[in-house]
Amino acid sequence: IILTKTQTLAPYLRMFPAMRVKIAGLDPHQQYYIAMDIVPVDNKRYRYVYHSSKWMVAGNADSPVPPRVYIHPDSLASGDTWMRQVVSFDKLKLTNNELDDQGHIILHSMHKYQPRVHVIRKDFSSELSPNKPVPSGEGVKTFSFPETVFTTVTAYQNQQITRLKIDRNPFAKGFRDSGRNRTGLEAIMETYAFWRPPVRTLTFEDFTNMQKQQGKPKCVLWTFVG
Amino acid sequence: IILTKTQTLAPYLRMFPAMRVKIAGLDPHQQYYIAMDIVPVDNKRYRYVYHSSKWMVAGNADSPVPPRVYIHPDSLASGDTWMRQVVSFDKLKLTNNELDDQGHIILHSMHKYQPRVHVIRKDFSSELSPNKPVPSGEGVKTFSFPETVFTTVTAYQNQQITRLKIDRNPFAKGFRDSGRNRTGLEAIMETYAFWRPPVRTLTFEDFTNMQKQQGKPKCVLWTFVG
DNA sequence: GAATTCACACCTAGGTGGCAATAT
DNA sequence: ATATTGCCACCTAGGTGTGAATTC
Repeated sequence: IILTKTQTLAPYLRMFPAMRVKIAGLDPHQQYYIAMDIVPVDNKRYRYVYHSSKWMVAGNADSPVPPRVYIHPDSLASGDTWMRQVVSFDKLKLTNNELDDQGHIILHSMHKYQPRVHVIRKDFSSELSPNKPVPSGEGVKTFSFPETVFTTVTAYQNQQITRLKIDRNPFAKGFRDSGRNRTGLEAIMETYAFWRPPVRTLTFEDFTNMQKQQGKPKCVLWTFVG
Repeated sequence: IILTKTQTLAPYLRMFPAMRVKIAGLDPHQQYYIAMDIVPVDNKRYRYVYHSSKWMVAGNADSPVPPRVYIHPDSLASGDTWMRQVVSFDKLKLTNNELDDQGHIILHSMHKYQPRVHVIRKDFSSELSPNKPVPSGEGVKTFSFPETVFTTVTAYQNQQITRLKIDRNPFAKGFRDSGRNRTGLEAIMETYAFWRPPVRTLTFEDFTNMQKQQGKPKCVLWTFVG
């Protein structure tokens, strides 16, 4: 076969908007991995009902997929290095291909998921691998934020999401319509928490209080195309 | 000022053809860094004499520049990992900007240089940094190959080099002239050792014999534009 | 009928030598 | 006179949504 240069060779997509976190409370001289995985929120499959603009349960979840972990590319780094920067997960890739062998995170379409951030001390992490679940226990802290729950799709169900991505993702610049931007964006601002991309602080010492620091949780719809 | 999108923001260049080496004799379970630096061959400045097609001495070398080390991006990795692959230095960047703060390797134009490959055991490398000379002594092995000596320029002095780069570097495809390629390439094949890119084996146990394994050394002219 | 796939135009981001302009 | 710089067209490589075709 002859492949044209613009052909998509693998059905995957980056996460957008990307999750970004700020870390606090690490030992500056200790080495850490930071990783993300994405876990099901419930055991249901959903469909989008247009006339009510809502996601409705449409049966039970599909069978589980191979566990995958995105190890942040700055790993391994010292606590000091991690705490100096905003840690961004913008290169994490999602796919709905259950046979994927590129290490991308595999998800079912039309399901609800939640990303989790793991901070893993090096001396407890002998078995860390993109294809194994993150170990738990001493030296591993896991964080998740309710406002980052999202629903997977293969085609956008909501015109506001399409506009958000076109207006905010640099790679979609070709679809921008300058006449529409101002008013469209203001509507999205009121609806979604990520108008300024979420930068969250993970505090080891005060994790149990963290929910209160976040402001009001909002439902964020992220999308992916298979 | 307004920057156009195609403006070059930093005066640097990749090394091409890239140096590629194959490593042998490491402890598979030990961790190693692999790094490259580039050292002056002599204390001279050169100019190219067209009518004789030779480099002639044109005075003493310019003042020394800040030492820089390119740490191979796959570092830190196990001996096993390093030995499984051809280690390529194609992303190493050169500049003639003595004030460079991007960690690129700084060289003077119109001087002769030689790249060196360093294999550094992790437990001996506490001070490894892109801005410090590579440590020497126990746990550090340094290799260099006489056929990889090159002369730096800001404009090509030799049409064969221009043809080589146009015909072999994928990013220069726009300058290829299909009518010229065949005969031009054959002339270069006879002149330069890197017609097949150099893949060299570094053997810890048998380093002193290595020169003999290499075939006849040839002078390779690499170039850079500031 | 709804969900998914695919080729495509259009972007971002950055690596080429050419060549005219500038610097030494 | 020679060496260097800056802008450019033209590439590689890969991330977007579109809309028609396909699948289920």
